[in-house]
Amino acid sequence: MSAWRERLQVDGGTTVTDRQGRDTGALANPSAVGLVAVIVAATDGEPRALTVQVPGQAGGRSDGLPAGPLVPEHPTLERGLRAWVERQTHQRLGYVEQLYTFGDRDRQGDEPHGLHTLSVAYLALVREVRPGGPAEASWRNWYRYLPWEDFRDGRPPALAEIEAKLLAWAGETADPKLRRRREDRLSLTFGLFDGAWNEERVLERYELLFEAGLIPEAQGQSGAATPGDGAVTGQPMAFDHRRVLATAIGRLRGKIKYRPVVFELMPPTFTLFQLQRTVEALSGTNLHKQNFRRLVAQQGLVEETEGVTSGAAGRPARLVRFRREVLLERPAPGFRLRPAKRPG
Amino acid sequence: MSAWRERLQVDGGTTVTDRQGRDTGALANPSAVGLVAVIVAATDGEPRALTVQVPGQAGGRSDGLPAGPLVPEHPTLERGLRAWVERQTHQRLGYVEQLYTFGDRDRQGDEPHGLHTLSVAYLALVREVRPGGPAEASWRNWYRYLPWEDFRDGRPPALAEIEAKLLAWAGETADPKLRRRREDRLSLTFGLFDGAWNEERVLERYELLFEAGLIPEAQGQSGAATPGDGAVTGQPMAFDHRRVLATAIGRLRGKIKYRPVVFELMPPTFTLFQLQRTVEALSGTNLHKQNFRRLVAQQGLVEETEGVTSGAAGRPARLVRFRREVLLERPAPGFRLRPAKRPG
DNA sequence: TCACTTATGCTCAAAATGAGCATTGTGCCG
DNA sequence: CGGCACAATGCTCATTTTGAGCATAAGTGA
Repeated sequence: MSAWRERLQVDGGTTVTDRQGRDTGALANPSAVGLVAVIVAATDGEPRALTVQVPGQAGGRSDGLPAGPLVPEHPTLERGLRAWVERQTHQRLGYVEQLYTFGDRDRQGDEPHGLHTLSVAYLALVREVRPGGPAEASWRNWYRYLPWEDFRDGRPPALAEIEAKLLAWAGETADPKLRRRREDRLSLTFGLFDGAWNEERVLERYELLFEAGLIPEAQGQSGAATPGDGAVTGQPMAFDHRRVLATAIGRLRGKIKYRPVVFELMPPTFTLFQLQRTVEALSGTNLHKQNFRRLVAQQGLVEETEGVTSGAAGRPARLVRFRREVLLERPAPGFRLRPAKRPG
Repeated sequence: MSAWRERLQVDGGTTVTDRQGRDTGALANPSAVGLVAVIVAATDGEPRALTVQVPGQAGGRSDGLPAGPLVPEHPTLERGLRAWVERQTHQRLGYVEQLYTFGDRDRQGDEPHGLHTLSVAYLALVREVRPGGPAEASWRNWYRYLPWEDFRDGRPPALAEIEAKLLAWAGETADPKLRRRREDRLSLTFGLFDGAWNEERVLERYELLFEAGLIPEAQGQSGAATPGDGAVTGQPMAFDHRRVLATAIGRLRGKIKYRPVVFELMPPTFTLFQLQRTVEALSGTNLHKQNFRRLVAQQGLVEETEGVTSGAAGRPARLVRFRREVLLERPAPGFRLRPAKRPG
């Protein structure tokens, strides 16, 4: 886009020398761009993300998200992403949406040259868990990395310790203004001080833990305290991939409320309860069963099929399928999920 | 992030030669990254975007959004954006959020080398319209560029012609499948064939017009028909900035429904009706006045001040201010706007 | 003071929610 | 084969939340 260069001169910014070698593709201000994918599936009522093994710092390996650099051969960002994912995991992607572009130089501990490294993150939803693919690719329950986000079996046990440490972090500052600010954030994100837990604020919670030094990946950052063990603050991931995962979860939790995206995760036919389990898995909360099915019914999200389940205990459930037509109808529906007092 | 390079080799991807000149900052797969800002204000009940003059193709100038390349001196993407905006428009930014990263090579008519040019777009909301700054920077009513999006005075007149052309476009294909698909999209986005108009689908509408060849910026694309004149399909912008603007409007229209972001556009004190006008300006629809104020009141979004308006016709209105505390309260509120049958 | 205009208060019916209780089919177990 | 346990489904009911209007209050300008 040569107009950029014109602009540069017009605006008096960095001047672009014209002697740059065009054949080598040298640019005035190059950046390295990476593509990262959070690939989500939900099987057996558990939310899963596809992970790969990434060489760690000390020669070990750690979990990471499928990722790779954007190269000129990629016609678009999204196509590039699909290519990397298929190569690394043999998983084909269906629904894909862009998530966020991370480019924080301070944070990622990048190149020393002052060059930027961006990561364009995507969220993908897939139906089936393909067991094949490279051995290093595997599906993991996403709460393994963010255990404090799962309220389906009541308040996560890890939260007690986390809260204690967060309170200590808020209290360790002398500046009353900063302290007040920290407390407000604790209230907003973790529901402390009589605040409410908002299941969409996944990223904010992660960021807060990061700042408070409770995330091992924060090591090497300024002012990071000693992180707790993984059982409490979750298993680490390579790079800042946990942050990317947190972003994805937060986005997905928000989106299922107003767009019928859950169906991207469901098999062709399913029961209403399986659907509910999936929504619950994503949101990390339990829903009122009867009301959930009333909602789904009145929104016309599904239609019945002939089939019913069998074999399991209890009355067989009717199999339904997603009504694609809803996409063309009224304001695109979703679920306004509201946690139930009692599970089930 | 040298780990990327390791990954590359591990995965058998592009090999990185090690002889690259580190001092020049050469990268294996460099990309040019641009930063673009949609800066929004709402004064006198009109939604405005800050534009700058950009050198056009034929030596002329056209409206564009403040933008500039990401350079190594920028500590973060957002800081880089703020720097460019301040230089180009003398406008300081308050609320800023990332919008989308555009990287479609096919579309932007980029570099011939096959290098990628990404644009990371941001949405910024500002309170006051600063008249100062370079002469080329000016506030423009955003419906100037997307006239079909404004339903405040009833159905936009431009829509009739647009719909006719879109129908023609859908009908011009022989393939019945493709035709059906086009019609579905028309229904979904423009509410044709008995569909509903969803004010959030700004981008989808723009994309559709683009594909249908009704957008002058599409010139040079394959299969583009002759675009209509600007009075109907709006004034063009440089590059793909109209697409960026459409993205911003769609995002903002969605966001005001569940986050109190409108207040970023309001002065310190304002009347409820001014607030309503602002929401209406953004959403392009009219709201029921009494219900709007009931909503605002019961959500506790504002608190009264001593002041009242004067001078204007009619009963003076009480001045209110945003209650910042709501940010810490219940699920973060916003406006669920629902168009009123009759304006006012 | 009257006419006009905009701000505010209030009412009412319809729809959407949040919680439970009641019933209906199935697989299983004596 | 009768009865039980366990889910799936149906339905009720009290609240809230919407959507639409009618009515009244309080300034401005003539």
